[in-house]
Amino acid sequence: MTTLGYALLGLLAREPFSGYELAQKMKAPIGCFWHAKHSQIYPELAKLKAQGLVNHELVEQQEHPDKKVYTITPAGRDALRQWVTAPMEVPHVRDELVLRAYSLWLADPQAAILLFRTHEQRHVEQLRRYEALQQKLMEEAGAKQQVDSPDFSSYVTLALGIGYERLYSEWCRWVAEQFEQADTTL
Amino acid sequence: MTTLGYALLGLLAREPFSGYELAQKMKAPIGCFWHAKHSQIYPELAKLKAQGLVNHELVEQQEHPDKKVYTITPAGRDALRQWVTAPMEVPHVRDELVLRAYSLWLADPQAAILLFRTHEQRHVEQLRRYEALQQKLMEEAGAKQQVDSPDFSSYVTLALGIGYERLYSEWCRWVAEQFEQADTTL
DNA sequence: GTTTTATATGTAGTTATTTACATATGGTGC
DNA sequence: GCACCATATGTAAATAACTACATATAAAAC
Repeated sequence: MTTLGYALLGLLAREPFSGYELAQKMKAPIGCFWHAKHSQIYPELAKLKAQGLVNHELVEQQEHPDKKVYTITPAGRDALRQWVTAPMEVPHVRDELVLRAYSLWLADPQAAILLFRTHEQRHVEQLRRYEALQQKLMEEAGAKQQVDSPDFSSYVTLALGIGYERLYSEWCRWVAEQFEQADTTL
Repeated sequence: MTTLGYALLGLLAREPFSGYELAQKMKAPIGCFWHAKHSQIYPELAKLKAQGLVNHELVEQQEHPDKKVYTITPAGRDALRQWVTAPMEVPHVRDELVLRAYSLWLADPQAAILLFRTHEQRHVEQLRRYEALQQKLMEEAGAKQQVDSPDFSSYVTLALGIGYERLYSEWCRWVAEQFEQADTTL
């Protein structure tokens, strides 16, 4: 089983979806932590079906092409439950912007400011989207959350996302400011 | 050019290294943001050589096998300088633990506590390592940092690493506490 | 009418990355 | 003497992931 397989099971454990809908979900919110394109999702769903972890039924539509709606099986739910708390190594972080920062001493200062201001803005925008989702979640689900409710899990995931985007956007801003100050100093 | 190629150029722009030494560096500190195994590094160095971005000379050793020491060329330095501030999309975050958190509502609470306490500890350890590196960097390089010095770039990279590990370890602790509190409530 | 957009599902080819295989030197521990 | 470990450099095979190709419906835009 691949991680993508468990990501799909994680969505299907909450409610049934078609491949197309799963591809949408893999953009946001869950896709913010594990991304995949439809070209990887359709074959993965076929594998899950072959392993008996999901079923699908054909749903005929009038206004759109027919779709296959996938449902998680008891075996799929068991596999997901086991995976969630299975021992796991700390994964390797892959962050190209931080990698670039390591060679920033070579860069043209104005170009560096532009790059980091652009990324600051993008992370601020993502932060706003997360905060809106959190607001919505609080209104719908309220504060009386139990650890065994899907809404609590969503909240936990969002909490890291918000912290991460806040940290990242502030780091981008700080880097840009260092170059801006160096520029006025000369 | 692949991102790994630029990662290697980023190291060689500071000082010459052999493939083996580069493989060590790709574990820490730069490897904390872009990891690679030696099986990927050796072929990548050959490609950089073929493109004229690096050169190498054979260094004979007595106590160890001979090694190839790679040096960046002016063309390599130019390519790196251009790449550092080139337009870049926000990359997709891939974080299996956050993905698991999304399905945590299915988990056995005791297993969840164990998983998140384990990861909290690992991230605290990584945080301590980063803080020690920062301490060392401050002692060696001092506070009078210019944006065009490699030490400043190292400091910038480390700053995000420290923020990230602090955020992540605290998030793990908070998640574990939620399950611990739920456990005593019942 | 024709193009574009959103829905809907796939396959093919390519690249990136990991795991495993493969070899060689010289020092240390048993 | 032999195993193990760090140093040192590679290749081969497998998998994961992305880009591009491929098709089809129906609504909306132009």
